[in-house]
Amino acid sequence: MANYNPQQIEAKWAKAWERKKAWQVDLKKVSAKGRKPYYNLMMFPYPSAEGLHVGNVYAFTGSDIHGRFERMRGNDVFEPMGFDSFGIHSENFAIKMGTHPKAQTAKNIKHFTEQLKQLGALFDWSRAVTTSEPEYYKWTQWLFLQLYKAGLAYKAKAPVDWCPSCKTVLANEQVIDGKCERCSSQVMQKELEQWFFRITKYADKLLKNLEKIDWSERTKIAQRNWIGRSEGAQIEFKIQNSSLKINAFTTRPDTLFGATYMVFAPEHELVEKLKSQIKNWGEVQKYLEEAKQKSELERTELTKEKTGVELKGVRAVNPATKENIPVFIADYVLASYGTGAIMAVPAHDERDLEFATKYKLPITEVVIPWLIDKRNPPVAGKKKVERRNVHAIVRNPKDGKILCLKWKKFNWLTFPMGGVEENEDIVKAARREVEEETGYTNLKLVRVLGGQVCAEYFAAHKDENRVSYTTAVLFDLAGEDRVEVSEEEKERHEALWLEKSQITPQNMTHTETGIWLSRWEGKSGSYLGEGVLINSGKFNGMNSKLAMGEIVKFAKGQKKVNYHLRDWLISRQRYWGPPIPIIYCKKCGTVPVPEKDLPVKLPEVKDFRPTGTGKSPLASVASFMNTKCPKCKGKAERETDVSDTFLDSAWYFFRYPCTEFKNKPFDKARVKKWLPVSMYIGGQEHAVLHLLYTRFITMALKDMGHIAFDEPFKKFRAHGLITKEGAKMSKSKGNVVNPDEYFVKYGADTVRMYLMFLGPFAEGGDWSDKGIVGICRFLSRAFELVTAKTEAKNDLVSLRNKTIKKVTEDLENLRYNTAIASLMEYSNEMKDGGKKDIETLLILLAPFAPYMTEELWSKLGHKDSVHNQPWPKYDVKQVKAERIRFIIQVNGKVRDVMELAADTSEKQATDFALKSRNIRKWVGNSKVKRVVFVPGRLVNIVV
RNA sequence: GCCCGGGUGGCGGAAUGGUUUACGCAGAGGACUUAAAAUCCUUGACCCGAAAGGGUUUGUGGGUUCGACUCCCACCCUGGGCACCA
Repeated sequence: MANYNPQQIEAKWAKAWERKKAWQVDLKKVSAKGRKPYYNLMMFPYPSAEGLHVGNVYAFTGSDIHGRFERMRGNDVFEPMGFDSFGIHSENFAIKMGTHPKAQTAKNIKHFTEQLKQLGALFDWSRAVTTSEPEYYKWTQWLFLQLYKAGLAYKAKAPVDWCPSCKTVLANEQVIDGKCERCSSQVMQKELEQWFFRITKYADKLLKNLEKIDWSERTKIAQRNWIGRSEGAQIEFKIQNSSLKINAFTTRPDTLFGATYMVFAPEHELVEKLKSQIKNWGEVQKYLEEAKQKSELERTELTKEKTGVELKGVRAVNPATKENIPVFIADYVLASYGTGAIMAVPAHDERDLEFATKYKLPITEVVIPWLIDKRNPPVAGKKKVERRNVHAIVRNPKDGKILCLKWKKFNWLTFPMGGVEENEDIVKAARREVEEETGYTNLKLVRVLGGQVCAEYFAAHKDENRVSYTTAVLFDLAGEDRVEVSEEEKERHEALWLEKSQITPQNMTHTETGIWLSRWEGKSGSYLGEGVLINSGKFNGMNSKLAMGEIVKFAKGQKKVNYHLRDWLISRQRYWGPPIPIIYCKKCGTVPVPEKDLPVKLPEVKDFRPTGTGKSPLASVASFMNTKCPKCKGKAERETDVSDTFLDSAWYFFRYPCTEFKNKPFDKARVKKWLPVSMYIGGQEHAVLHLLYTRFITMALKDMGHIAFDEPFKKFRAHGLITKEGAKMSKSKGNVVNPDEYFVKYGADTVRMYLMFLGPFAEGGDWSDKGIVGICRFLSRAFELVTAKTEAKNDLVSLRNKTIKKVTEDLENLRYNTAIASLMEYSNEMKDGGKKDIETLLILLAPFAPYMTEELWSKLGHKDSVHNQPWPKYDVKQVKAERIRFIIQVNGKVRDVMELAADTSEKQATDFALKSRNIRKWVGNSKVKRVVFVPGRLVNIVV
């Protein structure tokens, strides 16, 4: 018996495939009829010195299986691989090891390539791309120039995030929790002149296009959140005794009547302009100085108490109330968002409340919640839930506390919609009951919130089918006595609530619970939700959502949209990256390097360490820096910063199919045929950085007329993370699994399949050596099945068709774990199977275990490769079994199982069922009320 | 705080509203072997029971349904992302 020897087999076929260039597609050739170009892309790796780890193997295998599947389905699959070799990562490593990044990178790439070749993937090595090669970064620089020409690249002085350890500025996206993404040192704020890409110009398109692309929903959500569109209004506040005005951005214009003060960010330009008017300038200046010195982390520390200084002598006018309100500077307001100034509404914003409490500023409540019974949302046309709930809410004017005392159900028909607010009966009834149950007598009616408000609410939520059903009756305690709530009283009310309302803290909604409990406990808290306006002049009683628009109009404000997204800061004061192709001339100013002079080569220098002065190490290389102005030929200096690594990887997929073009970054016809990418697979960790930048670059290239599409990847799927004992693998933890020893011990096929079998591809899994023997056994058994050469037996028609269907569907949805499971089931029956079954098994298995299936296929005497076989089709009719195990239930409980013909009729099945001893026992003498029959599945006898 | 996931045997994980636990690992029993490894066969949620059989069970509590891991409401736990973004 020939034993399965993966090492030998894999070495043999790897060689043969390379010799035959088995996976190279001719990108120029028009695809044969019926075959479509299929660009199967995976995120290219950063070639680390440690080499490939199982996380890479996982990602690439999952992607490769997809590519192989599409190839067997008759597409021309282009599956390239390359290296993201520029960047801080490589450079930091070289610094630590005392080597040069160039030499180090070359070494790493060599090692990586060797490892990747073992994987058995479809990689077309003739088109590998390395971002640190001049022939690649020449075009990265070209891309910069195009963006510059289009006005999408600009230089500006701005407060930027600076990593003191990496000694460079960072993009907004690379700062995590106030720390550097790379080295975790605390990021500082610095005011520097830097290059930016105007990604914000595309904010709206980046957001809208998400609807039309087929990406994992999680990734889309992450992008949406990052772009952070928020709709609101800009409202102008006049400054008393001044021609100056303050513009404030708010998402809650409905709370304008509650704006009791204003706050500037310390960097706000008006602070300086108002200097003459500010009476306590010394104090203000001191605060400004302090704010400047704080790091980003210190400023955004949530536990930190809010600080600020009033601008004495400066008063703003609330356009709604016409009241004069104080103005502060405080660092809890960010200069970089909105207008850098806010109207503070302490009653409805937690941060404002915290500040107002500390500085004893007035708090005016302008929105109060309504309570909604979500348990039985009434739907028009359904009688049984048509009813109306009345809350009696008692407000204590002394401390503003609200007690929700009553929950009474009325028949909906008694109170026709719309008339409720004026319906005295409700008020009287509520008052009587509240008085009875609380003993409070001096109740003053504040308001009845009824049908109208709720109808508006539902209209605003496009839920017109619902009728209004909640009414709140608000009382003030007019008298002075009995205002304090004792512990016993609280308990009594709580019991009352539970008893009468049938509402428990468990089934209340979040909002209800939060408000109710915080009121009881006397905690101050701001109500952030929607509700009904109070203390808002003529807008009292209006739905807060509807009031937004009305109040903006009233205050002559403007609707405005703001984004969280910032422009992409791409300058890096480092060595290992593409120099930014810009020349500064005293006469001509900023001059882009002419395209014919590209690449601006990165000079080979000995000392490439970051300087920390805010200048790149290149600034000390005179031969690099000093140059001629392309325009006037006079003396000029080069830009010495390099660009962000993310720019390298933002366009690499354009280069892959065009590597042979030396005079252009990509060829129009080639791109037209092969792009956008058919399927992109990569890690979820790039959901916002890389994937947002690639989309931006693609949109920009389209608008500049270079390409005809605006989204780079038709489909994107994120794979999960491979952990070790539940922890993320990292060098610092020392738990990185190197796949090499497993390749040697079990072979690549086994490693591939084991990883895919761990769990759903999108969710990753935990690497342990335990389960790998299961896959090893499976492959050995399959191997022996073929080599044992027993004569053909049965034909597993039904199972074969079922398996083909299952595997095909699972592959389409990247559900590799269940595909493998069904292949195992199929192979477990294979001792009864004939030649056709064995061949089908090999073909279905080929994308997972390319080496072994190829070997066995050739052992079966086939000349052609198993990977060139067409993907098998299944016959729907054959998928169904003839006899089926019917489940027999009595009152929904399984009491028997019977094997019957698949097409057994309801009557037949019921008769069979009732004859069963088991069933008779359960049915007994009871009358059969009803029989539920699901064809081909079950009979449920209800008695 | 906000936004996404997830919670099913000893473990990884399967389950169009229809037998919970497919497939695999570990375990138990057996065969082969002087023996072990490897391999093959059998078994496999929990409780009661000798067995037949019965009861319980998909984080918790409710609801809808003939029937719920699956749908609805609320809660708890947990992994991840974002966060003084007005």
